[in-house]
Amino acid sequence: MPMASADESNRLIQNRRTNLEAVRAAGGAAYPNRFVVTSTTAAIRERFGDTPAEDLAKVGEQFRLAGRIMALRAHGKTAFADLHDRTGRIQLFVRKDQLEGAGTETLSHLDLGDLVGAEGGVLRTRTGELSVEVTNIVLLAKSLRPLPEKWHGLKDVETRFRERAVDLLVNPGVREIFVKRARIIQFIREFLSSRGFLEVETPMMQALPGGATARPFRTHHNALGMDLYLRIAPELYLKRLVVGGLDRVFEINRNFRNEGLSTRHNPEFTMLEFYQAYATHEDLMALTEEMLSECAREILGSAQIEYQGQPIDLSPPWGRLSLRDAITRHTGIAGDALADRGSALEAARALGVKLKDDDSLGRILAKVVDALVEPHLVQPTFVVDYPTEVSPLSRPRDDDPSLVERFEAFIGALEVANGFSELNDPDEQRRRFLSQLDNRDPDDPDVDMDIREIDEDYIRTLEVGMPPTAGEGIGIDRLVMLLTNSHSIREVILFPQLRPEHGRGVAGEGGEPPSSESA
RNA sequence: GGGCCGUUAGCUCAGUCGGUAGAGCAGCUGACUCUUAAUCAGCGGGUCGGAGGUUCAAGUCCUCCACGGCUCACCA
Repeated sequence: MPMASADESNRLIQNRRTNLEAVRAAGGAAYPNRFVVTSTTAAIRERFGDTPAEDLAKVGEQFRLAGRIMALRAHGKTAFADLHDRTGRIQLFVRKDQLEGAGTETLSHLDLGDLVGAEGGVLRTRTGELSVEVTNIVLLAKSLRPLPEKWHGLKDVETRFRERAVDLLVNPGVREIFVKRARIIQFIREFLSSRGFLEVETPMMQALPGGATARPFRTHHNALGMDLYLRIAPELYLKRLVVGGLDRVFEINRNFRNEGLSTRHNPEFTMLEFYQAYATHEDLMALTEEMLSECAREILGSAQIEYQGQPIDLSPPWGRLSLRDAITRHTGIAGDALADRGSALEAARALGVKLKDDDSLGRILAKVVDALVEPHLVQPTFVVDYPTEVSPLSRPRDDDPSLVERFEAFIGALEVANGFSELNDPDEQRRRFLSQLDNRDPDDPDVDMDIREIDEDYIRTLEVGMPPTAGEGIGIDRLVMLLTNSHSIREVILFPQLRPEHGRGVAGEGGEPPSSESA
C-alpha cells in the first residue's frame, strides 16, 4: 500500500522504470553480469592529463570504463556525461550516430545515477577537457530512485544517516572522512606492528562485563542457557594475554555501552587498546605523543591541525597536569579545598557540578574534570595523578598509594586516551573488585545488580604472574573526529545508531506504521 | 529523561498580519553536433511530519504525539 505522499516519488521512479524497459526492448540486458574494465578515470587522467589535443587524436587506443553517471548534458545528437568511478571522474562525449548495438537507446534513456560501462578513445573537447569519446555504452544497473540535487547535495542530517549510500554518493566530503578513517586505522596498525605489538581479537560476548564501568547490553545464549554481555572493554582479556607471554598486544574493535547518545557517544564505538609488558604509563605517554603526531603528519601532512576553528599542535611534548592542578587552573578552586571530601563537594557544587551526597573525594575530582576542565583542554594535555578509588585496575604510585600511575589525554576538549601502569598484584586486585561491588548504589538505574560476582578467573590469571605492564585505550572515533575536524561522532561512523523511523523499511523491506493495523 | 529549535515537491529552500501553496534543481514534451550549474520554449508535480483544537478561514495560532538537531543530565 503506497502512501499518498510518495506519489511524486513514484512517478519519478516510474519514469526510470520506463527507461529501463526501453533499453530492454532495444535488446540491451537490464542487469548484465559482466563488463570487462580495462582502465579507470584516474589512470586516463594520469596518462593523458597533459597531452595536447592533436596528440590525443593519434592515440587510437580503446578504453573500457565503468561507473556512475552523475551529470548529463544532452545536445540533440550529441551528449556529455560525467562518469564517476572509485578513482574520480571523467567526461564522456557521445555522438549518437557513432554508438553500437543498443547504445543509442541506452543513451536516450539514461538517468542520473545509472551505472554504465563505456568504451571509447580519448579526445580533448573544444574547451580543452580531457574526455572519452564513447563508441559503446552499456547499462550495467539502473538507478531507479532520483538522486538529490546536484549542487546542494543531500543536506538533511537525518536522511544522510538513514540513507548513507546516497550521502556517500553525492557528498564528496563524506567519502573523504571514511577514506581518512581507514588510513588512520591502517597507520596505527603499522605503527604498533612495527614496534612488536601483536594484533589479537578477544571476546565481544562476555559472561562478566569487565574492564570499565558502564552499563552493558545483555543477550542470551540458547545452547549454553546463559546470559552474556556485549563487552564494554577488552581490557581484562588483553591482560590475560600478557600473562600468557604475549608481551605486546593490541586490539582495534568495537565496544558496546548501553548509555546515552550524544555528539561524542555512540552505543557501539571503536576502541584501540594496547598493552606493553615492562613499560610504565610514562612510556605510554611518550608513545602516544609519537603515534598521534606521526599519524597526523602521515594523514594530513602536518602535526598542526585545526579542530572546530581552533589550531592544535600535536607535536611532542604535550602538556602535563596533575588532576588537582588541572582543576585549580581551570576552575579557580583552591588546592586546599580539594584536600578533603567535604570542602571539595561544596566547592564543586558551588560551580554547578552535579554530585551525589555520598560521592567519594576521588569521584568528585573526576566529575569536576569532566564537567569543568575538559572543555578547556584544547591543546594536547596529559592529566595525571588520578585518585586510586576511581581507577580499580591501575597500579598505585609507590610514593603515594592514594594516587595511581594513570593518565588521560585530552585534545580539542575531547577525551582521546586513557592509560595506566597496570595493577598486577592479584590480592590487591581482588580487594578493589570487591570494594567496587560493595559500593554500588542499588537505586542507580544504570547499575546492573544482577551482576553479583567478581571476575575470579581474571584474578586467578593474575596469580600466574603478570609482568609489570602498562596499557592504554584510545577512542578511534574521537581520534577520527579530531583529524577530520568533525563536530559529531555520527559523522565518522558509517551507520550511527538512530531510532527506527515508522513507515520506512529499516530492518527489511516494506516496514509500515504499527498504527495501520488498528481499528 | 529535561530545555531549546526544526520537519513545506524527489533534493535545496522561501512562504509577510491567519485569507486560493512558491522558486531553483531534478522530471516530462520539443529544439539543438563541444557542453560542463549547458541553453531556449512549454508542461506536470504537495496529506505543508501525524492527530486533535481555536477560527467564517490554519503551512501560519494552541495541545498532544513521532522523528531529528543542539544542549543538559548520564557516561571512572
